[in-house]
Amino acid sequence: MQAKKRSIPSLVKDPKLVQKRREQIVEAAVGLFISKGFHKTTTREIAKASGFSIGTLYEYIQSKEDVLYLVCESIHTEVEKKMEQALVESNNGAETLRQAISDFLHVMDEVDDKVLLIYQEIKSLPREPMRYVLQRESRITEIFEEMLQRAINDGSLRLDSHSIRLMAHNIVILGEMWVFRRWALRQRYSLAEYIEMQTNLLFGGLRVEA
Amino acid sequence: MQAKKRSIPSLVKDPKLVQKRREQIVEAAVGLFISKGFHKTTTREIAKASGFSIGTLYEYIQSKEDVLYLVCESIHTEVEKKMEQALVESNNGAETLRQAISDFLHVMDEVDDKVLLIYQEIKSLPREPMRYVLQRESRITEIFEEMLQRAINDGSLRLDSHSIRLMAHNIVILGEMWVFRRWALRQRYSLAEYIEMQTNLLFGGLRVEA
Amino acid sequence: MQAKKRSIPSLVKDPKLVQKRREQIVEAAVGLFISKGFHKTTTREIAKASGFSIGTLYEYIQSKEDVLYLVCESIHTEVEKKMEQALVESNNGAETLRQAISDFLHVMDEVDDKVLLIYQEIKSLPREPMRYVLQRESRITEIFEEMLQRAINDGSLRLDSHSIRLMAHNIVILGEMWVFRRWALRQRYSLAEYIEMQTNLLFGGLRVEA
Amino acid sequence: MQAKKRSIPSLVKDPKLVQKRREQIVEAAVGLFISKGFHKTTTREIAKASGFSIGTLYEYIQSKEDVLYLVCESIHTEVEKKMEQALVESNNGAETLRQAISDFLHVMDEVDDKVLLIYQEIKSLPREPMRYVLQRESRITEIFEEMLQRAINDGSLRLDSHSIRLMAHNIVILGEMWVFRRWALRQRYSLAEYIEMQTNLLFGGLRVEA
DNA sequence: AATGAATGAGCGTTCATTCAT
DNA sequence: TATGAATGAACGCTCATTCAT
Repeated sequence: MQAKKRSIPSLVKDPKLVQKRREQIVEAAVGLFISKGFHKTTTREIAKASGFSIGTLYEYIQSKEDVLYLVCESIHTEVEKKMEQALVESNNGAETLRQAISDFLHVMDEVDDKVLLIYQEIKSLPREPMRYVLQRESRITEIFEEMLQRAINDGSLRLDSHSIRLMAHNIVILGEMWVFRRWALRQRYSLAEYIEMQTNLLFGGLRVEA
Repeated sequence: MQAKKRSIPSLVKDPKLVQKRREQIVEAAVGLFISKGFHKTTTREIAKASGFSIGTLYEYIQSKEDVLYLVCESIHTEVEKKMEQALVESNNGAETLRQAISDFLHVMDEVDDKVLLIYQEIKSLPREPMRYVLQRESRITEIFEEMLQRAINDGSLRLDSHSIRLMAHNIVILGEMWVFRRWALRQRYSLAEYIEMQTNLLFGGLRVEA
Repeated sequence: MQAKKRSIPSLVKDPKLVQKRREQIVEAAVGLFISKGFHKTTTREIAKASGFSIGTLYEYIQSKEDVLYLVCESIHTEVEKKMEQALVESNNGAETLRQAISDFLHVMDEVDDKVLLIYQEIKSLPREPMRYVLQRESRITEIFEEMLQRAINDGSLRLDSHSIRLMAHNIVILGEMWVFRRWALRQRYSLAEYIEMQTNLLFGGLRVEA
Repeated sequence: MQAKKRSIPSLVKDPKLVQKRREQIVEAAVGLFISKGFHKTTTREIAKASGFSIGTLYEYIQSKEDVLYLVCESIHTEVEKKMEQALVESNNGAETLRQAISDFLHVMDEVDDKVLLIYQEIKSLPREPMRYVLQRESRITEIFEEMLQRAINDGSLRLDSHSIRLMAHNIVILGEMWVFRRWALRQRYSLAEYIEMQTNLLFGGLRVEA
């Protein structure tokens, strides 16, 4: 049951223009949503910050929720693009994974407000768009699943196959934790420290005495 | 800089009655907030679901945000109470911790919607109440810090002291992950499985080949 | 067409108690009405300032407007009592009048806030109570009419009879002017100066060159 | 410390339209405020009587009090315009003054309800707007001060300079008296009579027997 | 394609009044 | 006689959305 990318209808025909205007909308809305939240941001504010009138805004969207959807999508695209740029193949799967985790956490650190935004406002999305956004979220997990699998395959990592999915989630959660608990974590650890410690824990684990 | 528990003023003088009515309000509001979100729930709906009129609702609160605060507080109290009931001393610190993690995850599983609610709506709280709620959240992490410390002290666990705090966060995150990613995790793992696997990872870690 | 003193029904039988409680109500309400206005004062505030509960308040009045009526009546009674105490017979009618004007202005100076209150809130009274209050207001004018008449009769003042009523109004207006325009007048004149100048004008008039 | 004319912000940009709509608002609100008072008039009533919806009303004002301010300003403008039209230069200062008083009283007679409205509701205005309205009120007094001064200068009137301000107030009060005490005065005197008698008193004064 | 004035349902909140105790 | 909890109609105001220009 695949939730499909919803293409939001626009009254304007020229697709180039539609894309340009929607970029303006997203650019304006992200900042507003982050600082005031979705519900406390008005469509007038979005229009104004986008640089055009309320009427024009509604030429490119059908409802305020569409803006939230566009924003979420844009954030995911941004994260994915940043991840793509960061990911490089290393000696072996385990090394590649270790590097990818580090990259991922750096990306999350850069877009922390935006990730928070998605988590806090996603429920304001209508059913289907919400499912699509969650699905996209899953893609990131899958990337790590694939990496884990490759590392297992090339023998650089040992992990039973039933735990792969869980471990992938754990990795992603590392990023979300850095975002969600920043008020507590950043007082104590730098990003570099956090990455090192979490990676060590992940690869080493606690040692229980025999 | 300790954020203090805010006692919300009431027009009604009898403290017993105030408590009873506020319990009704919280009981009604939790369900509404979970299913529709704070912003889409109206005060009239809260009043009606509480079993009294809008006028009466405002005898016991000063603003809609007070209801959210009451709800958050009630959830924390519930979690803490459940945790207290669950926690028992075992043979050694490591065992106690292992059991506590299991208990904690069971509690989170029971109150998952409520935990989600707090995370999604906390930003709608005014500054001070928000700080208080976050602080209360921290208490849970501290509990696990103390447990880790005891397990280290009695020799049943080995962990460098700089990582204690982080490890405590990781444990709490385990619970939040189960709540936040339930749409993905519950398709694949039962709670029991999840607990077992995560605990093993925590205590064993991944094994990287030499 | 005489508007009659409206006796406000009370649920309480003991007339002594009714009077006592109503005095408390008036005492409390006058200050509130002066500082916040009738509409912005709540019945709860009146009850609290009166020293009893909202329920008790409604044992002694039937509506919020009754409180305004009681307040207006009390103010009139106070003004009349003060006037009675001040008025003394002098050598002749003109002297008595001159003294009475001075007394009247002193009284108005003392109760200025209350006079202002009546003028600003009287329209909030229901039809009949309003008429009664206005009628009572007229009594003051009549007092000066009578004085003017006596001064004319004893030959100490010359004024055509058709102007008596008007002149009485003019005198009363002197007091109201001191109250209404205090923001402008008191910057420039002391009460004593004001009295002297106005009395001179009244008794002397402008001299137009022949 | 000059209280400045407050220009009320509007969401609508076209100034011509803003002016037109605000005229509609004032036209509608004056009548409502006069008959029911400011507090008992609802914003919906104002909108309806203005011929548009509540939403549209709030495109042109920011709060209900803005309407009151607009109304007060409009009334002052109306009075000033009528005064300007009426005022003509006569033979000498005293004659001009006499005519101006008559004109002023005619104007006050025409707008009596509106003057009453200002006096009864001015206290509902926020601090600064209130100061501005009172200041505008003062302008009328100043006009008469100037006239008195001119009449003194050209020798057509004799009055010590310290009394000029007071006399100007007395003249203005004549108008207010006609408005405030109409319930008593109009039963007895026509406007023409009132003007003649008051002017005579002003210019002649009472004669006290030697 | 762009504008922005107009709409009105709906919101959070207040408060005069009632009535069971 | 005194209380104060309960009521709900009514308020001022907002804002997503529409549509004539």
